[in-house]
Amino acid sequence: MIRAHATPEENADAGRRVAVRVPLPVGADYTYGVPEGWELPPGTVVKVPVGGRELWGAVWAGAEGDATPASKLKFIAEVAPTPPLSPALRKFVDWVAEYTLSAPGAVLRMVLSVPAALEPVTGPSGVVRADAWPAGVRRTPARQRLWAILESREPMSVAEAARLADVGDAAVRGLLGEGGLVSAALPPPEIFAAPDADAACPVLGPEQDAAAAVLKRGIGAGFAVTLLDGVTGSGKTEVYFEAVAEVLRQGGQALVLVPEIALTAQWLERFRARFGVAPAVWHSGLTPAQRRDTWRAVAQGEAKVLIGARSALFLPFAALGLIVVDEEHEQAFKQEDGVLYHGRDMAVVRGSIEAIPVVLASATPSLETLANARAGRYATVVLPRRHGGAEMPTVDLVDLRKTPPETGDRGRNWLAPPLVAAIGETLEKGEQVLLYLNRRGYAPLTLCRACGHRMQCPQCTAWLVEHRDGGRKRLQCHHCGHAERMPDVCPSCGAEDSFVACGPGVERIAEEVAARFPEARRLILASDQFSGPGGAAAALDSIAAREVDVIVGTQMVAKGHHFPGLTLVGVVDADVGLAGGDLRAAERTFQLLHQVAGRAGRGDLHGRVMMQTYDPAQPVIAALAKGDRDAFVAAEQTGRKALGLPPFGRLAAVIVAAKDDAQAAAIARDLARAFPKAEGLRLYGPAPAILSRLRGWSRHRLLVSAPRDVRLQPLLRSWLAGVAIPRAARVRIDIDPYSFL
DNA sequence: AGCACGCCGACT
DNA sequence: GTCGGCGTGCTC
Repeated sequence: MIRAHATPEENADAGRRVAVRVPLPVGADYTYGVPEGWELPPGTVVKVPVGGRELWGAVWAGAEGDATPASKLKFIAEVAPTPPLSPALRKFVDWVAEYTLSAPGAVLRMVLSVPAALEPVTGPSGVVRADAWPAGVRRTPARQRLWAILESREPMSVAEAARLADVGDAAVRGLLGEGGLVSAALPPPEIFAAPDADAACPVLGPEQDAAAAVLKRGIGAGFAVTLLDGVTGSGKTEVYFEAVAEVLRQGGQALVLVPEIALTAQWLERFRARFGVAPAVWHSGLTPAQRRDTWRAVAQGEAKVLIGARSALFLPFAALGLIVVDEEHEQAFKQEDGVLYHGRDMAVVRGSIEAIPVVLASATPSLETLANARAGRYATVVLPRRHGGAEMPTVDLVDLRKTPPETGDRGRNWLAPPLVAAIGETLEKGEQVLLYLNRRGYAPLTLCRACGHRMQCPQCTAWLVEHRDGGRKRLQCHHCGHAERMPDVCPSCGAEDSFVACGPGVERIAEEVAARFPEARRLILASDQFSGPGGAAAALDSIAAREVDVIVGTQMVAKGHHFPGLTLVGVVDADVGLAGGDLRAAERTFQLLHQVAGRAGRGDLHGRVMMQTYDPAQPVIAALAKGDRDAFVAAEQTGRKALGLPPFGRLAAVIVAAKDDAQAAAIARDLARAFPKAEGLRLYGPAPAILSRLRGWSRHRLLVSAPRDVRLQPLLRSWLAGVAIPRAARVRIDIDPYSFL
């Protein structure tokens, strides 16, 4: 560690200055003085005084000819013991800031997200024996044993020494305080052991082998994007593991991005089986110490393979050689707060800047990726279904207009007779059933039978969702977390016992299953049913162990898990999600239902899928029934092309938010009035956002569309610069928006 | 992002 | 009479 002891006055004459990017949402880099004799090449991570505190930033450039007055100039305080950020990483930060219209400092903040990792390294501390027993220190039996245990002079942790000597921690600390023991650094634990590229010989079929060879050839050969297109069970993971192995042989690091880290126990197990050790992981659930150690290990090049959520893309890899984006079509890669970026797209950008290959893997690639592949920008490797693997299940449609659910004694039901019959047959054979409905809770809407009042969130434009916890009824807002007890009387008209639950959620479906099949063991699989990832894992284990007969689940069940006993998947409402103005609604529904359908019959047993729908002719539903992904994609692409929508055009959303609805609306109108006229540029809106009130903020949105070859960012910058935005309002720009909320 | 400075309600 | 709410302004 270097400290600047010189005062600014003492340093002023030296005159050397550098531009430092500070981790703040400010528009420009700040200039700092360089203390006498310090070498600070670009990328050096430095601690600088900013507004009365000290922050870690990075030297971005020299600052010759900078005009900051000497009175304002402050000096760099400290240099972090970490390698300088590479030119590629700095270029990536600049690129992301420019593309997402974010402050450069806000992007750097994602790189330097673990300030503790930048502090001087202090290994875990233990104790060793002093050179000699200090004079005047009492020799107790406990101390004698400790002295003997530490004979070897190897540092040992306090807990371990106490255990081996059969004394208490206090005895160790006591002797330490009196000089009989001294503190010593312990060797760091080897948690980032290098994976062995040749630990286990993979068993690949000929197609998988050929695909792996293609990916392996790309390692070390510069930037290229490859779409690894293969259905569940085709061996995608094993194929890209071979590319990871090749990176390891060449001494590089590999990054695997996944949309959701919580449920990847099976992935980690496969990795360990292939490479002998567990990979480093990166996600929001790490403890501060794990984050710090992982950040350092990535920066030092010790962590060779890291699997992580999208934020892992901003880690300072020492020698990145490959990025894999698994389940590349997943919406979870889109960051929805702070810097708005798409993890898959930024992975491609980082790969390009780092000059390394990028692999996008999916069973249902996004239209964006398919368009890039078709245009020749991405290479494609298609994996056929593995020989001996289960066949894709047959998909039957249940027409709810022809065979509606019968009304039972409990009131309305949601499972139609053909599905009920199939559930019965499946249970009779001792096999498992999955009922899929992407709606948490008991009922999505509660209204008063007497006056028609609908229970709404006081903070948001959203209905409150009824949840039942045993006999207790609660109302919850799924957007802001507001929760209340179900009131006894209607808050509008005061009527008693007048509430009606409208529509089903997974809890209500589970209730219907309980009524129809009282013997069946049921499990609800939804994000709000578990306290942590451990709870979810236990639930998945109990399914695999056949301790459950009927699973009622939300999209949580779509993720890759093998349930060999599962032979019937019932989609309760295949139409849900197709409504609304979201341009990706059909695509997302297709991907989700395709994945859910793929859950059936993955063992030796043949699976079957039944989808309940009011509109069997709807293109998404029809394509699913025929198992024809290509037809669906072709139809969807034709539609998007005609409208100039992504991937054939560009979109940017502008969201104006203010506590005062009239103010937000007025600013949105001002923006619309100032919108520049340019070839191919179109503005939609302003309109109140779908959830126009969220957490007490009122939101209005505008949507800009442009041809694919137009760079939107400069246009958006000058447009917004021309409109005054009061402090009380916030304007956010979302490039390539996914959410239309 | 933080943190300070600056004007209007419920407490010791 | 104060403690404290968060609006707005600044950070080399």
